[in-house]
Amino acid sequence: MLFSTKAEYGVRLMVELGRQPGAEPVSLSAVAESERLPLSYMEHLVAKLRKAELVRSTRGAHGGYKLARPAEEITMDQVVEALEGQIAPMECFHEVPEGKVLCSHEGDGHRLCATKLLWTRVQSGVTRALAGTTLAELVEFSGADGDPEELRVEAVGTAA
Amino acid sequence: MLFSTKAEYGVRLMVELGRQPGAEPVSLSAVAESERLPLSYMEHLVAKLRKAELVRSTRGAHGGYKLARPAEEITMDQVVEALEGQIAPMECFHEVPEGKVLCSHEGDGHRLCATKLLWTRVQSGVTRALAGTTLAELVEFSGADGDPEELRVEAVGTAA
DNA sequence: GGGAATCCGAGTCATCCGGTAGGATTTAGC
DNA sequence: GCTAAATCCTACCGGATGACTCGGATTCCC
Repeated sequence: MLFSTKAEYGVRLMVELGRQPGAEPVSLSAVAESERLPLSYMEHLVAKLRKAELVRSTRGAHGGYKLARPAEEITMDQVVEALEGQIAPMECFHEVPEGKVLCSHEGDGHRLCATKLLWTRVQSGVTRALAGTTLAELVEFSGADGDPEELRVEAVGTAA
Repeated sequence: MLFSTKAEYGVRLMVELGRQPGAEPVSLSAVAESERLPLSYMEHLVAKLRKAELVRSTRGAHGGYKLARPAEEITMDQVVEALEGQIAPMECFHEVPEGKVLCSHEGDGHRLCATKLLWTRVQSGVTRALAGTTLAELVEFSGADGDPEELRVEAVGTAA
């Protein structure tokens, strides 16, 4: 598995929030119930989302959570990264500010890291998919109660 | 981390084998030494590669391993899958023969699985990167002892 | 002030990862 | 046929992480 249920649950949570129209916050228990997910576990997840400033919370009675920004402006790389942590295909793979990439194996002399080319491509494939998908898309997608009509899922990073 | 060191070590092993010209098998200890990886651990990994019929082994003295097919015909999705197991972005995500995809959450009625669109895109990004890279490429890439000239790493799934 | 909610930290149980250990089996070369 | 070099196989082990649960502290509306 590339990702754990943290990403799964967290994304669902976000979608559920995005689904709500109003300005009033939604309580976690409401979300948990409607998605049939364990409430106490969700607390940890939503905490990460809050620290990443993707959701805003109001405490006390009638409190809850809501999106910190409109769903169109939230891309899924932010969400997944908040939940799963820095997303890299491999341990030895560190991204530095400048779009470049470091590899721990490099520097044991001469030869290039044999796997770097591969992981870089994978990395780019994943981030392109995540960054190219907005929360709004997912909300709309899941909201379509009508028949699926075999969704055209490709639209990201593909020219053909 | 998307992948564990199993993929890392295993790919390195494959590259090392691809690097060898001759028809004689290479002993695991030789590979382990040259890549500075623990031999006894590599045994487990190479076993998976053998079961996947990516390498062939000859036992006894002067035995070892060699590629089962020419490096140009080995794509990295086969290698990574042999090492890490079925590669899916999420637990609930099962691919069935017909290119379609199943989701365990589907069928709890009406609504579409909110995350399906996202994971499908991720999946496609990863497999395209893996399947679009051959072992031969990695061998050549790592063999270039010359200066890196800031490798053009993008070439898969990108039109630009 | 009571209750509904967010917060926070600790603890638990299982699984997997990375690696070790020990030995059985096969084979080339003497 | 003995020995050394190699593959094979199974079991084990310590640590990390995942997927939770629990208890309680805090905040705020009514």
